[in-house]
Amino acid sequence: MGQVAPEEQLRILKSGVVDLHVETELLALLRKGKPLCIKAGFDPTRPDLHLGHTVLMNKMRQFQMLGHNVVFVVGDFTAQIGDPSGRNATRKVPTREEIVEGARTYAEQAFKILDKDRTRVVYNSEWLGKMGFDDVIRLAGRYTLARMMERDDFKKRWTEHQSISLHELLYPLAQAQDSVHLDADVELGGTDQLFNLMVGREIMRECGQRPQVVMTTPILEGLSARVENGKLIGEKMSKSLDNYVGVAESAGEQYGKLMSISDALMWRYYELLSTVDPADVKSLKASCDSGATNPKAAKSALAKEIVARYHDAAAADSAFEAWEKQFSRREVPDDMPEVHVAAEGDSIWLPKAMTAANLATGTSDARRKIEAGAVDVDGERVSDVKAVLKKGAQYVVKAGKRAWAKISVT
RNA sequence: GGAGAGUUGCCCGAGUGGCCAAAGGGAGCAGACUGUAAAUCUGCCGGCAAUGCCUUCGAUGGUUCGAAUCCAUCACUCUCCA
Repeated sequence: MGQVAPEEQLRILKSGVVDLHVETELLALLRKGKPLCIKAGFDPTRPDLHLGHTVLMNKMRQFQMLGHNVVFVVGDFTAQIGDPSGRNATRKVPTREEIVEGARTYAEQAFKILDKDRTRVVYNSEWLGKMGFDDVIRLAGRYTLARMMERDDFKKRWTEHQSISLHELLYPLAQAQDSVHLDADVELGGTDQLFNLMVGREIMRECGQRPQVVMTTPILEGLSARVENGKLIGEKMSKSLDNYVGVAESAGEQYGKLMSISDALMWRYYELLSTVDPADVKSLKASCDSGATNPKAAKSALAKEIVARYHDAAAADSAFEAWEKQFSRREVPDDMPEVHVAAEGDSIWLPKAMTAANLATGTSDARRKIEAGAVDVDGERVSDVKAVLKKGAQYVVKAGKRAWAKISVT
């Protein structure tokens, strides 16, 4: 610790940050020359970590590389409340099992990025679970309804006559209590957490502590985000919207998903996920805009970089090769699921075989795909919905651009 | 405690007795195009060995030849007044 000057640390830590309250306080803390306590909470109901989470993780990692310590707060207690952030409706409460399982897989995946030696994992039920009703009332007394209603999502729900449960008002206070308990120097979160983080400052001050510094990182748009009129339009990356790339996914999945993003989104991902110097990204973009570089090459480079980070360089290369073969050259992929289906009599109806091989959700879906001209059997387009596969033979069936299966009829 | 509004397919949302497997939009799937994309155009978008059959419009019963539509009860949501 101490090799990097406070001013230089500040410059590094500020990069890519949306909100920073208050910069002078952060600089003062860095000048003390001691490892800071960096707090970040997470919701243990998400079973899988995806690239959207890594934007924040990367910032945590940056702090660690500068010699600071991260406290990773598992919100096992607060999950019972459900963070109202970004919601327009009251959340469902996850079960105890979901929380425990979520916490386990989350921590496991988080260490693909974080430095284990500089991370302390804590569960907020440790202290929140011990508070009595009198403690809760005292805590609630430190904040007002008017201030709570400053929050956008509450305000919106209020004006739209949607329900706001009283316990949701307690969420920011519970999160603030975490900061008080840990005496955090800095708390990190996504921009949607700004309100909660700022409440933490208020409550810490009320409790006679030095208010934490608050920093927020951008929310990553999901894979299907598009650009309209120069603005990026799209929902945030999330598992429930199925527009995510999971850090635990296979190299091939990650590469393929990243290659399917729009060009505009690619630059956003370069900005938030890549370690490529911003200046180099800028010239790469200029090169693409002028036509000197094919945007596909730039996208591939980004996808490879990310795959290599969560797997390794060799995996990234083979993902690239497999992808080029299947999609760019439209050749039959090297590996595809092999499925055995039982014949009914001396053959099986193609839609049934497709359903069994996961190429269709049901025979209705399979029929539709056949009628749409999306189905090939051994390279021959099938247009008859009554087509059958013969017993004892093996077929390579393709349904759409990306779904293949080797089907053996037995 | 009182008065009122509402609950429709993955989501939003039209539909107030037959023409409704239910308009429109979004999402999704597929085809063309392409750099794999995006944009655009086209088709599909409850299930089923299927020009038909079955199940769907909060739940359950009822009226009717016929109900998402009418009636009753129940559940949930919201508003206003106390």
